[in-house]
Amino acid sequence: MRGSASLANVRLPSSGAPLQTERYDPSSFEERLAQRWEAERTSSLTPPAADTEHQGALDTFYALTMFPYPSGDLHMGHAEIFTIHDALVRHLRMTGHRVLNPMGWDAFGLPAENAARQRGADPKAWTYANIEEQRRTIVRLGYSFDWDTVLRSCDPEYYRWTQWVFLELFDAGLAYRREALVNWDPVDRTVLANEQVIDGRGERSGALVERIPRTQWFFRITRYADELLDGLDTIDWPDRVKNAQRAWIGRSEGAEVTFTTADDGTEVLVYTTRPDTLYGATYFVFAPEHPLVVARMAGDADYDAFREEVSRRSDVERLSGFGDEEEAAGARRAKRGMRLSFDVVNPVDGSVLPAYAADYVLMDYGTGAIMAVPAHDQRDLDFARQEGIEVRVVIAPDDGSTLDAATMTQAWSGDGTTVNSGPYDGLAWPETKRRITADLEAQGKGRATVNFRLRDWLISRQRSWGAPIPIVHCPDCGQVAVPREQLPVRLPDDLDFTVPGSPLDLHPTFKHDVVCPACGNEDAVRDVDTMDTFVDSSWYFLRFLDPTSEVHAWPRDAATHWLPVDQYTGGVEHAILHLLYSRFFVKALRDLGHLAADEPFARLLNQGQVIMGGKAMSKSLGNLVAPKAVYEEYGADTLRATMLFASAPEDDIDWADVSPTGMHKWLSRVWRLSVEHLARVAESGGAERVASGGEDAERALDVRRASAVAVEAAGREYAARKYNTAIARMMELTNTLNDVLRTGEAAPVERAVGESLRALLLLLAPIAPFLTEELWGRMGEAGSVHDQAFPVADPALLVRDEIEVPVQVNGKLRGRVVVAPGTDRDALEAAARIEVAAHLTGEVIKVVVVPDRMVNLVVRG
RNA sequence: GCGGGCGUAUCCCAAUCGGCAGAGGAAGGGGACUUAAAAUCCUCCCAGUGUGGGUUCGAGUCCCACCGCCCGCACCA
Repeated sequence: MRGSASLANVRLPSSGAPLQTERYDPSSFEERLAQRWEAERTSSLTPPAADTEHQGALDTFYALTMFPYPSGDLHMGHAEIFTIHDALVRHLRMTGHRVLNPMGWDAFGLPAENAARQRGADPKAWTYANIEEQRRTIVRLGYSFDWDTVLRSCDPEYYRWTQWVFLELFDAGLAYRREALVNWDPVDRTVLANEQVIDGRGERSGALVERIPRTQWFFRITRYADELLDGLDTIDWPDRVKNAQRAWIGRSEGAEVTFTTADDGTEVLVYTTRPDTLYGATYFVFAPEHPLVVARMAGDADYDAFREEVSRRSDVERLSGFGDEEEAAGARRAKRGMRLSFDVVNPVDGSVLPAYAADYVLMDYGTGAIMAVPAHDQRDLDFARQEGIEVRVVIAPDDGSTLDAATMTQAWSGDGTTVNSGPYDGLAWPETKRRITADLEAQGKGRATVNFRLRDWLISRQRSWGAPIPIVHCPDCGQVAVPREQLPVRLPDDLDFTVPGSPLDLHPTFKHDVVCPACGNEDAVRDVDTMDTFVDSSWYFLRFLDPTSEVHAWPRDAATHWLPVDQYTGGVEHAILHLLYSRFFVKALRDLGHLAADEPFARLLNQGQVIMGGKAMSKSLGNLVAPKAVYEEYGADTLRATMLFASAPEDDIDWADVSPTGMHKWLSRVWRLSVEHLARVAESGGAERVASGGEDAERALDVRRASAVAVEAAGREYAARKYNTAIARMMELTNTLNDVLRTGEAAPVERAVGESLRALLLLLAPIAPFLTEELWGRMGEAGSVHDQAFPVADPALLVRDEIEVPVQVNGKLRGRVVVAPGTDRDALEAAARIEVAAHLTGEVIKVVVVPDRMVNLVVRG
């Protein structure tokens, strides 16, 4: 409630001359404080490795933001993440936590090379200049990172250990090299991971991706598929991220079934999730690049042309042609296939199935060959109709409908009863599935298996601004690890970016200036690929534990204590790749004995995006608002508070809807209330003398109560990480103080006002660190406001003398009674009956009393 | 098609376990102060919670079905 009834609408003239007070001018102190904090390293925590004293303590907290890519100055998205994160960190510090709050840069990557190619910039100089620009902005905005533990993934001191991690995985058989059809980006001239291909185009370049064979390094993430899936149940992440990972891992249960060729009985394995529909198979499909097909169709010109045509397309393109537009038009792109020169025999009934090769079957999922059951699989039905192949119904739908094999256009994949399937007729399909699988297994013709959509992680990149893969290829010894003590394999400083292709490959000495570490063979060459930058970011949270160490990548003991990260804050765009890879690394490194945690990030917060007018901000749309423009006009505190007040952390912020001016107005009010208070105190010779004139007990109590309520409520909002409503609570307190001072003499409440303002500054400190620090000093308080304990409300001030309880009759509000808190049910009911007697026209058949909350009387008639 | 989320005042948004729909902000109208403007201050205006059912003494909140919008994923056998 704003003010008390006795004060409302009363305007008293203020005493004496108008106060001459200084206006809120952030530019007069923010930069000064930022520089001081940076110089004094006020937010630094001793690097954990050296800090054995606190390991094992319960009050430690590892707070982490996704480290930024240094593409230029900070943008609004960064400001959003860092502001949320910094409010969390500062609040935790004030509530007695020892917070590890490191900062680093994900500093390898393509834009540096593009800058080199386009503008002749040195990638290293370009990167470090951007990092310095971002670092200065971060300092300017008051984000309290620990500058003693900073790292950059492009530093040799860092990528030395990225290479070490690679070798650990290599030695464990988790890194391997094989030829694969890869996604080749013809513009960036590099290989892309499947995840980096969006709708058949390169994630960065937008170019149509081609498929070419190439020998590449992979990480065996599929070995952890099951654990990556199960582990999702143990972590506090947003459901949408967990679901995205579940879908990406794509676990399915089915069976491998052995078919045979009709001519010579060569065995062909098939993977199916629906072995219960085996009797409905009417044809058979191989991936065009299936080895059996390649062998049998050699020299067939049609086949060669077909295979060539299909192989140029990415998986995604082969499987798509089903985008929104096609779907809306009902015009899915046709599947491509060709009849092969042989047939295949179905093991359950000996029927002979025509064999096809088709683009909709992929070589690297399952076994690269399928049995086609058009009646119960839409893809097969589409192809069957296209090719005029027979359709055979083997499941009778549970919904009572009847499928007509001759005319159906929608495959039935729902529940149903098995029909036309010999001994299995009449069973519900899950039962059929179990029995057929068991029977096949008994006959040696099949077995139950589990399959994953997840593929191994392709990490080779034909780039030069990345961590070199620390392997030497020797004509005699094969792949040989560079000895650990020779790490890092350094990037040359003199790369030539004026020619297309890989500068590392083309470098005059990098590739050949090496001998085999095992046998000394001088014909050995270095691997000239670099690692996917997701490798760099899959373990950086470990390096923060001892970022300058030359003896280990991280200290095992510290990792045991600090992992998992307590809260990880970043954008939802990393829902799959970065977060899945990091989880894989932690599990693999755990199994190798380097740490104890099962998961890297216990809790994940995906902050919302900053958008503009409903659309993502972008340079091309011309609606970019830079943080710089905001803090130069209003100050860093206003930028921070605006971000936090605009929405809950996980909701998007539409910059068109928010108002830095409104927030600036409120901060100005906090400033004015504070400096006016100080001016009055100074004028009258100090707080003690102000109070000695006698305190207006009633008004002072109003102030103290309002303050206690704000402290209690804001504290709860902070704990729930809802900074928008925490700010609302502080605004209420500001309004109350304003009302009290406006409506009466200041002197009799000055002491209470001073107490409240100090509490307000403490509440506000995590959000507006500059303003609060400046005023804290002016209040004559010693030390930094950020070193103070977060305020706790005096419970006595939260107790109300009397409360108003609504009284309902038949659920409708009919009156209110004023009672003491804790009034018992009977007394409350009695008071309520009197209050609403006029409405109790019939017999009261039910009484609902919720003490201190409400009374509901249910009347018949 | 599948998954996740969101629909509350002119706008952005609050509302513990289901318990008085309005905390906070913005915009707008009126006013005070001022030579004027800015700033500041005061004041007013504004919804019954997307639609239809259900559960309940009581529903913004829970359940069902729809509508609309946003974000992922999507021919993985």
